[in-house]
Amino acid sequence: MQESAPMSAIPHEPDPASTRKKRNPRGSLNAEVILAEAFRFSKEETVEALSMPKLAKRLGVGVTSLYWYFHTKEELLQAMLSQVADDYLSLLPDHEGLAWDEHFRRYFNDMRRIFLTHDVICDFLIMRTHVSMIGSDSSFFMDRLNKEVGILLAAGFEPEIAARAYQAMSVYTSGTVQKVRMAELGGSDPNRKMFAGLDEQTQQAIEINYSALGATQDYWNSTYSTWNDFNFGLNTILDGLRMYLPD
Amino acid sequence: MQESAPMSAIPHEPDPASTRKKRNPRGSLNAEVILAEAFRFSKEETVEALSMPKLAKRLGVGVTSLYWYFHTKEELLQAMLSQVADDYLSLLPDHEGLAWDEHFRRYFNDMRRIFLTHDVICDFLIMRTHVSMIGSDSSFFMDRLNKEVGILLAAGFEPEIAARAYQAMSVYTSGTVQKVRMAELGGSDPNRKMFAGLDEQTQQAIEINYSALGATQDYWNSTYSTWNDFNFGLNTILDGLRMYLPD
DNA sequence: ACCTGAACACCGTTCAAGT
DNA sequence: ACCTGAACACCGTTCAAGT
Repeated sequence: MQESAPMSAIPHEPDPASTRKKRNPRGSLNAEVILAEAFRFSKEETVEALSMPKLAKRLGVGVTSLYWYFHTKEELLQAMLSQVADDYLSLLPDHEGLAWDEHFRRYFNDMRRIFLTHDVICDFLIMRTHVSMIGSDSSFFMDRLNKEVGILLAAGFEPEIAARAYQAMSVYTSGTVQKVRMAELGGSDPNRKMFAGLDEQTQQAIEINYSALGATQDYWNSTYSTWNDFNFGLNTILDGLRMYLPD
Repeated sequence: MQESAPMSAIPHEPDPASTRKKRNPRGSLNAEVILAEAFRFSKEETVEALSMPKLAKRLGVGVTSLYWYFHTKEELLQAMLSQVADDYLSLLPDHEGLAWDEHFRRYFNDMRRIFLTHDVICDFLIMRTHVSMIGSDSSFFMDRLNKEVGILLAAGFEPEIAARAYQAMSVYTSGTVQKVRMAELGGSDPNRKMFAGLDEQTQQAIEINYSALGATQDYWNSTYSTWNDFNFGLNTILDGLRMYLPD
């Protein structure tokens, strides 16, 4: 029971009391350490699986110690969110000197790729409850948004069209990401063809009863959003937007 | 303690034993009753807030009784899902004799309206983990999808374009719904203007530092998806799609 | 065949301490 | 000022019964 005598433990028969009870020193814990471990956990497992007890165990501290630095779990998640927002923006490449349409084709492909390759970023920025990035302390987001909208204005779009155009492409992009991520989280393959792997009888039934689906069956994917699907839709929006440009 | 003598309770001093302990008769519970109560709860509160103990309490049964009919909570949610899918399809109006573009303008507006006015439907079909409606026992979904794609084919689109067009509009629509629903669930107003209600100083700072955002500030909404935003994007997609049509 | 409570391993959070 | 365990009210689920 004496925590002051670590040597007293008999080597071949470890004293559970001496290994369990060590009280952590004063400055051993802080918000950064907790955040870092929370991210490590989220990457290994999932944001959804993150819990205060699990986090405390990994840090080797009592659960309640976490509550000194974050009054609730929600507060911790908020702190993670603002770091994730910065991470996202720093990952987003900047393309200079491209035509506006080619620029946004790349921009939203970059956006989608970041979300699909960084689960934690995706889960915070796409899947978790409402995020208004505006008003985040770092003005990175405002800077970037301003720059992107500026490109649309410079291309000759009216202000209303420019704002709506950005929002439409953005919502479309995150919509496709959400479908893919949901499939992953639900344990199914996001690229699964809808009409593949059916037995011959169902296959024939589809072609007979559903002529339109039969004719288009090669192009249906369970998430509605492969990379090809995504770029078809994005190009269609870009095509539609061009019509707002004075010629 | 005698549950066979309800009259024995003294009126002005109810016997707790007689009110608590009554064991429910054999056929009192069944899957339909449980499902119905689960829906009633979800409408009153939220799908997220649904729990087995709460559900059991409302039904006046032991928690474990529920597990006779649904082996896990997930099984119950699956049962709810397939009913919700049918509800959704029966709510979706059918427009006859419209031009293809006007048809889909209405179709996706209907879809969006149903999701935004029926939280439970929205939460199962948009917000919950991956849903592959294909293969649902009722072939309502296949029927409807076949019909809609048929309209695109009849309009003259190539099969590949028809399938991708439907998917793009569908993903876009559910993307806008997701943004709105997330704002609601997060407790914020989905229609909040992004740059409204800021103090004059921040307001001026935006106009000075962010010229593009300043010029477009009336058109930014925190969810990127008011009805106007939605229809701008949908119309843009429809405009873009028209270009695939032979003239 | 159907319904039951006790019990288990989790969760977020509070509280009254210890140092 | 920081760290702690005990305790509480929840959760989904299992199990060994009762009828």
